[in-house]
Amino acid sequence: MPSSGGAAVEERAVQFGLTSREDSGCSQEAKKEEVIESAKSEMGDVREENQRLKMMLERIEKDYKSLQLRFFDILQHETSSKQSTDSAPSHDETEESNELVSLCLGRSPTEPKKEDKSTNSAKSTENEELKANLTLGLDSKIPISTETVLSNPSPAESVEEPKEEEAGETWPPSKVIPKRNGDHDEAAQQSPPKRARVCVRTRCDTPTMNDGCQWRKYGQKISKGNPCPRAYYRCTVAPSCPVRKQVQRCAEDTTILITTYEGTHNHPLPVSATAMASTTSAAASMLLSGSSTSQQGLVSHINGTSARTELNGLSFSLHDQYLRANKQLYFPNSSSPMFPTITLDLTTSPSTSSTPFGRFSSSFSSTSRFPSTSLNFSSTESNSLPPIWGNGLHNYGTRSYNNQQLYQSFMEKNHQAVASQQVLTETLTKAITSDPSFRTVIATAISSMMGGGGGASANNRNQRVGDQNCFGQNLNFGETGTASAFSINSLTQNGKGCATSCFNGLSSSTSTSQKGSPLQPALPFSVFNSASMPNTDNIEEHKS
DNA sequence: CGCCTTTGACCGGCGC
DNA sequence: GCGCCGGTCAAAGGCG
Repeated sequence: MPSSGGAAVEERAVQFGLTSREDSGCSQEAKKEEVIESAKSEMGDVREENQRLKMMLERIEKDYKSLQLRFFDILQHETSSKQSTDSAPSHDETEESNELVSLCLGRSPTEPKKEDKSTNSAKSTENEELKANLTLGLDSKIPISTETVLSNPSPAESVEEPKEEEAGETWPPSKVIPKRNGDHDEAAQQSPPKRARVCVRTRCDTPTMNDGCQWRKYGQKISKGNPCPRAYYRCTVAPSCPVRKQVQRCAEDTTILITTYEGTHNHPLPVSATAMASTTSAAASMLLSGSSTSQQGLVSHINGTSARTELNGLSFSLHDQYLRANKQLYFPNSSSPMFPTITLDLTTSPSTSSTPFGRFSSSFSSTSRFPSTSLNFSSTESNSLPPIWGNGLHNYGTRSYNNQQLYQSFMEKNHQAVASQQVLTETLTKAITSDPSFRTVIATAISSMMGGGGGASANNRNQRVGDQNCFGQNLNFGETGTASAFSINSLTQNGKGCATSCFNGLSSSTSTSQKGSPLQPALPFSVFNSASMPNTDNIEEHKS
């Protein structure tokens, strides 16, 4: 691509020179030659830049591959070792039901200052690879450690059936039973039942969030503590799909839509749905996998008082106070029949983001029979970040360059294409080729990322022990001194629903041959400028 | 006609 | 045992 572009420029320059020669005198010829010279030198510069970028991409790619290999090695290792540990999943906690953990996306947590001692270093490398199939798998019955990893290259979604997946089997799951019987079976198989829910908060004016799936409403209820009715939907993409979602407006801010997903899709998802599915899946995986495991793009680093998780390339920090409160983290009490819930806060307004938990408290407090986890994707006021990507697209910022490039590389690898994403691609291409500062930023970001390997940063209150970089699902951007947090910047309205474009927006690729692989970056990122304080206060509120 | 939404009834879990 | 509550069912009706 770079060479062809350069050639085109050269051609034009030559052409220009020739025509001018015909029309003008000798005095002008000199000028034109100058122009040609300058154009040529410019082209040379551009070529150099292109070469540099190419090399960087190659390096990244290499890195990616090596991590991938490493990941699978670890996977294999864990698979063999897991069987021995499976027997003791229920050891834990006795009082977790009230636990709340705030996972702040890429943001330095307020409290966690203690060092990771470690158990996680090994784990940190587990999931370097998420590329494979992600599903909306919230239905994991995984006891503690699960590697739902996607070794399955097929476009179909994998199901969170760790054992099956370990066996190399993906899906359809052996037991996808939409009805309660299915649940009971699952419960019977493994006591206690452990079924994660992923709650997504978005700003959306439309009745439901357009997440790419087809849903059929099967009920509506007024729930206690919220005057807004809660609607119940089931996935109709496949008749037997057990996935349910609940949609309810936030009582305190009706512009906020709270969508709770539950279950695992047992069918391939439309491309437009994979982003959300992968995100929620990974979130659920994190929730279910426990402190010591990772799956589907998720890497958790946990120590005594802090934890950090990379989810789909996003960093989540578990607030120190919660961990301190219960050393058991947020994972559901094994003796609890309740469903663990993880919350993805995709709202953007300061008012919302600053109190994500507060907003939830009313709706959850009355029903919080199971532990909740919150992933805060929102930007805070203090994070007054420039609207980096407007709609998640066209603006640039230091970190977003980084993300974009990495994602592009990732996406190229996976040959995914969404038409809307091409706009971003073009924009990026232009920016790369035309804006020197942009190039510099990219180069710097990439090199720092590669060089640092995501090493723990000093400003990170919540240090991570082991990091890995992985494109796509598990991108981990090492934080630097000017660490930025990533957040969902905005959700675009899209037809009858919102959010789809948000989730897909980032999935750009320089390649145009993407063909609906289920692997899509789960979330668009925008950038925080500053290291803002996480909302520990809010956590406390919610905790009650 | 098929699919969807609406809505009251029903069921099971939980707390008192 | 009773009532509350969340979740689901299923009949009825609407819509294209």
